[in-house]
Amino acid sequence: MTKSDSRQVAWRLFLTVHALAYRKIDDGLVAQSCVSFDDYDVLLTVHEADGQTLRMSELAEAVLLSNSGMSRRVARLVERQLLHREQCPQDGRVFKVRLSDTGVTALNTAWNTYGRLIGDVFADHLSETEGTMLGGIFQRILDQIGTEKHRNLLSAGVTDAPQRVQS
Amino acid sequence: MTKSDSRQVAWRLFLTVHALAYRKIDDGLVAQSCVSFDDYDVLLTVHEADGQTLRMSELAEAVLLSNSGMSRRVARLVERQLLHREQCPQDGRVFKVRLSDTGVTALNTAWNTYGRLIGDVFADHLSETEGTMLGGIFQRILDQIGTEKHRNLLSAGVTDAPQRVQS
DNA sequence: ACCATTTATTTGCGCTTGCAACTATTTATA
DNA sequence: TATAAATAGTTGCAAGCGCAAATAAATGGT
Repeated sequence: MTKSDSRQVAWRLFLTVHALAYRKIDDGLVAQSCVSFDDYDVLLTVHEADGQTLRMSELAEAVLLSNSGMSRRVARLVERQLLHREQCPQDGRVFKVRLSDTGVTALNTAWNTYGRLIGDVFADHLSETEGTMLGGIFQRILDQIGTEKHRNLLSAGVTDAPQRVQS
Repeated sequence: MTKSDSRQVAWRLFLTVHALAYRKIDDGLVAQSCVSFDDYDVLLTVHEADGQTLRMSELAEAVLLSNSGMSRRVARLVERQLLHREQCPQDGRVFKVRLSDTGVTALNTAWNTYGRLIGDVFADHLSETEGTMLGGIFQRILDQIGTEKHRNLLSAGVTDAPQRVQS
């Protein structure tokens, strides 16, 4: 494999597309839904979870954030009344997180915006066939470089909702 | 387009692959070359530029960082003796940045590491044909969502070197 | 029952970032 | 040529992050 083959070019473009798409989506969400991309990710992940609840560490792992980072992120969202954090009765060490009613409303609003933005920056520029192909390739890569958890979280989470972020 | 079509799935996988690949490359570079992914990006961009020199604002734009962020990043690299920052004689407002000899050495080391890492997390999992196809798709997206500058910077920059980052 | 160990989460600290304000230098205008 | 406006870059500030240490709660061995 030479250093300048098509795969290297694809890699560079991959990075650039990600950087630009991320910015546009984040800006769009903040402007139209008052929720950042990262916060949206948290809200959606919690809401998609079994029983619409997750413990802190599960949430951190799912969105690929450190535990301490998630601790503070959740604190901010609780502050903004979008999330509840309740201590687990069976095990006083664990805290479970759940969307508040306001949080559900905010998520729905952001959900719409997000769906539109994904189309704008990504999905609308692909055919169905290309989408399938891309998905196959990315899944293959993920099988190689991801942990068991990432793979499971992803395949479990495919729903009708716009999808989870991960930084 | 339904919300759960293949393009949405591809988008989610795109984000996850990026997040994991970014981490692995950054970790690998720091461990094996003492240069972060972001610093590598700066060094390579400067070195690839016309005359191996760029002004601060050009550099900031090329790697998609704010001017203030770049100001401090360059300050750190100058501190580490990897970069020189010299005031332009024709226009006292502009500062031009160039790699030091140490910087060139560091870049070469990191360049090798980076090439290996790209293979590990991305390129080796693609066929040549798939690489070409991915590149085509990403380029098409970039033509829609990128500015003129991003498009030019990219197409100009395809060389034998491992490629530029962009957050 | 008691104390050491392990586990879940939060805090202290230092680092990096972006925005807005600031400084320095050049260009345009009268 | 004096002065206003524009431009390039750097700082003050507040925010978010990760690591490592601290806290709090559960578990295991005796």
